[in-house]
Amino acid sequence: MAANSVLAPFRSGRHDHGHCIEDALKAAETVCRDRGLRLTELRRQVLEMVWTEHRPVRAYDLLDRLRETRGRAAPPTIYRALDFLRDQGLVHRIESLNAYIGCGSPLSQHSGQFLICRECSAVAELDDPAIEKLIKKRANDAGFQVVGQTIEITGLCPQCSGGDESSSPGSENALSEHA
Amino acid sequence: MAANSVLAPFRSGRHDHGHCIEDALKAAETVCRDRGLRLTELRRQVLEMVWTEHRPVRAYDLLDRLRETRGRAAPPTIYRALDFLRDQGLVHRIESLNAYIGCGSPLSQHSGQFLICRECSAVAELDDPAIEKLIKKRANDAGFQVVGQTIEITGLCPQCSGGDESSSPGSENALSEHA
DNA sequence: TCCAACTTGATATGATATAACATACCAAAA
DNA sequence: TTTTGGTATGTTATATCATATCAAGTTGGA
Repeated sequence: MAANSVLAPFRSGRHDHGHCIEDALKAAETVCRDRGLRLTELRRQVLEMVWTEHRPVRAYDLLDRLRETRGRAAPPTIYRALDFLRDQGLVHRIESLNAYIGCGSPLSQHSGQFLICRECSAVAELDDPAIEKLIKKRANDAGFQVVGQTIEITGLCPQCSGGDESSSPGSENALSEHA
Repeated sequence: MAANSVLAPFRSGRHDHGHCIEDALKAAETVCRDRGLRLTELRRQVLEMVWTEHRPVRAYDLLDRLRETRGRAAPPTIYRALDFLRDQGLVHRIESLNAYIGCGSPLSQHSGQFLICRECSAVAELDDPAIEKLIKKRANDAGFQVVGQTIEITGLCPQCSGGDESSSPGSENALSEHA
């Protein structure tokens, strides 16, 4: 069960996963405290679940997991938590997958730019300012005032495109198989 | 019912709408003939409906309209037609809206870059090669091999951002109201 | 304490999309 | 002409994703 999906640009091996979950939760606490908002147990738990997966997770999968610890829970519960976390920039929604993923840099507001592997569902968050700027410029040239950018690139991650065979790619099609 | 949503970068006024539907159908015929594929009556009709709307249209709205002329029709009917048209690059899917729109330049293969107005649902298709290239470069730098790009920019079109009040913006929130 | 705002629970439903199987249609081969 | 194979469409059912609505509980301040 090698976690070969990462958030910062694809790294060859694994990383300290527990550490990055912790960081995300800490950042969330900071963000909420600074903004006078409540990181309730539910919200905290959902954020932790998102980060535990560490790849795009679907709302109903989160819901199933929530039920394991919390008994009955209905769709609005998970969507409300996700909406809160999204509003605060703590998670992103991947439109092309109808799925959610933890934000790699929650302290700065941004729309997110994602590289999504077709084979293994690994996702990297780019957040390249040059891309954002160029798009903004071209939009402005057309008289368009930019509010948000959805940038989702599909393709093959380093592991799955063949260069790196060290960590069993392909076999792990995660978005649908984390029963 | 002013059609202030256009496909080529936002134009201030209206355009010859009948003409652009015709063009789209002609292009579709060319494409299909060249590729040995059949532009069946259904596919043609769906493409025409998409272009008639000339803004993002949802599958079930198309389905309703299809039923007006064709009697009973089930979801797969519309989704199959849309899939065909998408495969041939004749329509694009706007992921962030779960909606479909005619492709402005169907003769060249491309992923599409969209400017989507939050107020009036007007959509412009950018297709700027520089943006595509930059994204590809940055992805490659991260070891990622690009297959497809989803680029959807939300914001305000020239009309709705205040500069141009000539053609009644805002009042026409189309995506959900073309009953 | 009491109120107002916020949060969560719970039920129902809306909206989007596909699986699975049957039938129609068309053209080339037997 | 019949058979056959491929493509397209019809049909039913269901999976998947998301929100409206209202009730109940919680929190923190006046």
